[in-house]
Amino acid sequence: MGRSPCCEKAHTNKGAWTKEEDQRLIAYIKAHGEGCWRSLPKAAGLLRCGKSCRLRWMNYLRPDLKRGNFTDADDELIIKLHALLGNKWSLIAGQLPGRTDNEIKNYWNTHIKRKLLSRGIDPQTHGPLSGGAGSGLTTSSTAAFPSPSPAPPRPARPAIAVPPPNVVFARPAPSEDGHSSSGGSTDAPRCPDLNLDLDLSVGPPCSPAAAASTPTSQQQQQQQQQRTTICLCYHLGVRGGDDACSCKTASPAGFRYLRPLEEGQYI
DNA sequence: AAAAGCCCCAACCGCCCTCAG
DNA sequence: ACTGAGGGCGGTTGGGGCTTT
Repeated sequence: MGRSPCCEKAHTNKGAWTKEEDQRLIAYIKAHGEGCWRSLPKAAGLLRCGKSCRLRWMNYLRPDLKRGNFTDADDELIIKLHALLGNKWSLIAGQLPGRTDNEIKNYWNTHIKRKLLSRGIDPQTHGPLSGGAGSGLTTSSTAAFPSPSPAPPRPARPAIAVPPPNVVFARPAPSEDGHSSSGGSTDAPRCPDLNLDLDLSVGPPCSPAAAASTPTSQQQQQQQQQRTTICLCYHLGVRGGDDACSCKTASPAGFRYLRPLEEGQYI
């Protein structure tokens, strides 16, 4: 039952990386790029699991990483993004250039949670502290964000570009089936005053009524191809759009359209 | 100065998704 | 349509460093 291990654990090193291992990994990736992680350790002469190599590279060795303290502005952005996205650390990291999901996750758990609690804000719900159980730091992080259970499907590598800090995520109107692109709960918005100032409302509306008034599916397909656009939920990283994307369920062809991002373009 | 406790974060683990065959 | 490899993600852990007693 279950999958086979990703590598021969008996022949791999574990634990902290040595300088020599780092140098080997850096040298190999510089020479060959990020290719097949599974075969990389062998090719690079490393006794490491491929996943371990990837993690080391992504979280520590990548040249574009920004080391050092988070600024207050970073803090606020993380808080806002967490209010919107929940524990989607990779998506949050996508909004913070040079930061990794692991780094943000750690920072959240060690600093921001405490900061919010000191403000009387529940880090899970981003609402006022109820004082009840589950609002403390000891709460399991698995329950750190209210979401429909099971957790919403994960996105297909949305590759969100980095926006300026004052972006706003357009929150889709609560759909009748209760789904939202943020994968959040059906409760009132956790952060009603959240205003990241991002306009994503390009293209036809998402509502069923609007979808019903849209052109025929053939015309729409043509328009879709012309626009070469994608769903907001895709950008926000909601996988399994059938379930999570209300605009898709409203009309199979009725995606909320967005232009794909150019390299370095912000949403 | 030493011991105990706490904190931080790099790294691991297991699950899920995508996609090629 | 099915299957499994590969990649990626979120949650958790453990060890080292720091602080407190």
